[in-house]
Amino acid sequence: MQKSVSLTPLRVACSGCNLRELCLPRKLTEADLEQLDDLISLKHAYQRGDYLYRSGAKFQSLYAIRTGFFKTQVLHEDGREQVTGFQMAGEIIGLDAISSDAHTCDAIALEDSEVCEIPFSQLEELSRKLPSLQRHLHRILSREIVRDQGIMLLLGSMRAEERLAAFLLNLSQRFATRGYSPTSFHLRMTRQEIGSYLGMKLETVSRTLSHFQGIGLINIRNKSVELHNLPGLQAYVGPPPQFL
Amino acid sequence: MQKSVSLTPLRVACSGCNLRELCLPRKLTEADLEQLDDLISLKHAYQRGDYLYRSGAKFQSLYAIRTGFFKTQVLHEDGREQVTGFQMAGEIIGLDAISSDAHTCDAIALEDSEVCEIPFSQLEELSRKLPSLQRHLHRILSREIVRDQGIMLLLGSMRAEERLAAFLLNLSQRFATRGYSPTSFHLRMTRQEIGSYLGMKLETVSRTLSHFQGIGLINIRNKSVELHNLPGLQAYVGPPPQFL
DNA sequence: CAGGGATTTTGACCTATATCAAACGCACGC
DNA sequence: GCGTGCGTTTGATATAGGTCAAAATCCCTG
Repeated sequence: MQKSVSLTPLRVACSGCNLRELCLPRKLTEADLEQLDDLISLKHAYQRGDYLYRSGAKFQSLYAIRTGFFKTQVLHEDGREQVTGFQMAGEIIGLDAISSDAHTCDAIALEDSEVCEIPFSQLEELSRKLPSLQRHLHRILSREIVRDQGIMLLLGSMRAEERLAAFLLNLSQRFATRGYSPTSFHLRMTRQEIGSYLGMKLETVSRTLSHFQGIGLINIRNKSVELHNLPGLQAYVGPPPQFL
Repeated sequence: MQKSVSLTPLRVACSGCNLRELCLPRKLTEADLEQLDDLISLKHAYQRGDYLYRSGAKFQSLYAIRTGFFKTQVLHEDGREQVTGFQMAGEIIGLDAISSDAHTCDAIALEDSEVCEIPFSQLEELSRKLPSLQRHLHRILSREIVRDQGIMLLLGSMRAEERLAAFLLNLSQRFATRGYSPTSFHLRMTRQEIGSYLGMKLETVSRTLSHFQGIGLINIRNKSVELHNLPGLQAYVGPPPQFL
């Protein structure tokens, strides 16, 4: 049972939260973890549709999602909105707000959810004392940049089918990481929200999903999806037609 | 000459570089600035077309652009590429690499350029000692996330004309910040690269620029642009047709 | 200063996706 | 259990932008 030696501190650090993101894999002593634990002691519950924060609100804390599902969206003055991400358990939300001390997007619960509040100035203070925590925070910030670049690639150079295949595979992989089935899950978001995220209209999302179902790649009924052919979906994300 | 009191340390901190990004506005003592100065002592020159780093290369340092112009691009396996940004003097490049200790994109000089190398582990170490530097680093990372979200909005929900208008206005504003003309400048990148960045084909970029010229918004001859009507361009970025 | 490759412009045509519209179905509240 | 309304599917049509092609222009090298 050597493994549990490294698992135990994870639980300690997050007061029972399952927060892979903030739980450092090593190099933290029990005392360190206790400090981190104190920091993340505030917990909040949100119902479907609740705002975790709104664009323009003063920035105080990051939030680690304990359970549930959120979307983040930026609003253009004219009413257009762009969903910038779907966040699930273990992910950190609010990173965009550090730059200007104010939130730059809305975060809305897509299902009943719980989050741990992480007061940012305290996190900064602690991360000055714990190099390993500091490094982790930097990685989280940088990972978000890499994720965004991936979405830029998706939006800038992929076709609707490719985007949707990439989206389904991304969800699949994230569910798998959390111990859920990678091939059978519920979509928490509407076609409209998927479309906003992927830069397409809800009708196109619906049509494309139907198409995937038609060729046996997936089975979709309302919000529940089954991925029948992961390699088949992968093929869409890969080379475009002219390279096949 | 009170002003020069705050200006002087800036110069010290960057050994003559004009690096707004890393130069902290306050709260650093002379001694602090000297340490920062030591850190950023390595300088390198690149010619047009040179790679600052390549995707996959081990991450060691961030780079502060002293003079010149770079592009960053991510490559899809199949050969598709997406330009993820155009960086100019005073901007920090390489932030994406922190997450995995390896660069995730290529950075290529679009003109002869100079950069200051900032060894990251030393920057982390120093930022543990200087809260003000730590905060600044976090802001830089977060600002990149905000920028990327803006591009997601652009790619996901704007039309070609709107994207290009937004792009020109963004360049305009960044040149202005650096003391150059906001209405007359040289594009360092090709139509192809602009297109990649904005999710459109080079022909569409060219056509749209011609269109802007046709209606008197801009004058463009090859790489030199003059913006004749900033509010006119702004109007494109704003509300879409149905809201006008 | 001339030649040649790269970049840009412009035109004609085509296609992926948007738009508009209608029917359907699931979920929630009464 | 039964409307009622939001979300979804599907169809018909329109269009922004892509594709292909050719000419024009620029810029670098010899």
